[in-house]
Amino acid sequence: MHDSPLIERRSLATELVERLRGLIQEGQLRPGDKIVEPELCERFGVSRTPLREALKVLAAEGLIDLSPNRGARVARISPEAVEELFPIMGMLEALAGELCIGRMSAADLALLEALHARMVAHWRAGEWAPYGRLNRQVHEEIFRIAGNGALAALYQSLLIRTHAIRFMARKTPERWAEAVDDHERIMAALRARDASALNLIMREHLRHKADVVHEALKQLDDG
Amino acid sequence: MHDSPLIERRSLATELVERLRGLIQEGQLRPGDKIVEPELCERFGVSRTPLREALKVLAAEGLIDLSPNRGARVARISPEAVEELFPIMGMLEALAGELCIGRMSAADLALLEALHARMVAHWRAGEWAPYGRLNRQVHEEIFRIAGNGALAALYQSLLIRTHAIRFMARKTPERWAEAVDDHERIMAALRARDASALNLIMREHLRHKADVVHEALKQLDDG
DNA sequence: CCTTTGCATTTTGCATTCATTATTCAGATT
DNA sequence: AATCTGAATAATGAATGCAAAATGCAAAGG
Repeated sequence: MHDSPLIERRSLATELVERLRGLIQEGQLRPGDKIVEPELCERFGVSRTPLREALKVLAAEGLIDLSPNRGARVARISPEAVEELFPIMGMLEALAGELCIGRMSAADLALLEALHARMVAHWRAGEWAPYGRLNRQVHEEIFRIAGNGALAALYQSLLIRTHAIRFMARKTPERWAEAVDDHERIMAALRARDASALNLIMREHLRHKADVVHEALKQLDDG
Repeated sequence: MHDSPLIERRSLATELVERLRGLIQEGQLRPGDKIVEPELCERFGVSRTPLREALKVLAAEGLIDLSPNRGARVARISPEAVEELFPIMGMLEALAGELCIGRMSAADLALLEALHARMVAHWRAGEWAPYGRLNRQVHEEIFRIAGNGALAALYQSLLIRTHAIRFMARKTPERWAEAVDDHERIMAALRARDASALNLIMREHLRHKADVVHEALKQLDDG
């Protein structure tokens, strides 16, 4: 028998969840924005039923806030939420790193090294966008190697919740250098397959990320 | 002004999410059971619209599986899922323990000691149900003291996903003693405010819990 | 006897409709 | 002028209706 790929069947609600997540992620819908159902219905050409199902799912994920009879808003992230979420993300990355060390092949490590080198090159060149892309790829690769799908999914969902903040403010050069240094140390721990060192660095790295977000939030309040 | 409590206003969908979660948790709806919309609608006296919204939310939480045009089933937990979820829960408990050590007052510790002592007493008496209740309370109390709401919510959601398994099989006496011993060591680390020791014990404790679930799953396959 | 095919029934996906609750804004009141 | 009132408007919550898909089952064929 020819192994044909399964025909993918998706509900409108599922499709809408992904589209809306995308809009929030790329900043088309910004934290605090009101979500008006008829508006989005027209935009996507669907009725309110599947849209409302999608909104309920996004609310469960924490991406939007629903208040009864008053509609939905894209969730704002508070400094308190940052303080809660980043340590969690730190633990998840630490676990991913640990699993990664236990499972990675020489080829995996080589790939990470390559991604890292390219990322550093973009940093030296001051190219923000490709740096960010490579940065994300490194983290994704670590989760892939870790081989724990639930872990990756959980991390991803927390990442999106905090990501909404990030496109708003740019890192300072010092913070950027700090992040690169964190990554150097992450790579060193991976090379040495030193799980406990990696654990510490990952959590410190996320602590730094939280600091950056705090600075960004403060900047928004002031400016 | 008299500070009247806010009038709680909830949508039917929200109510249904909680009711259904309850049904799954207490085993009224068991893993693998088919969920027929009209049936539940009649049971709860609501129309399909809010019920479907609730099902979408539960699916997002991983409590049920939805396949397009084929309806919903209560999610089964596979050995692979256990292998993925328990290390994550271990990390979350480890973080909670760490935060707990940093924040707990003498009164907090005393409360934990009291709960622990009662739990051990029930173990000695072989009283399973109250032991389980106290066990849960100890863990909840640690999360409460930790003071990270997002962490507690995340842990709770993973706990429910794995809880469906537990009412099915009973711990062996050896496993039960092992769990009690873990708790003794957890209390010792809390007393000493030794974060790194607590970290290790928490993760080991969850490793043991995963083993118990694996044994339960195997038992189901065999018997 | 087992498998396959076609039809009746059930169930799901989505649109539409109706009722209830917010929001807006013109006009009245202090 | 600022605030309050309330009707008009718009948005949300939930039920109903309808078309498409899946399921179950009986009869036909191997």
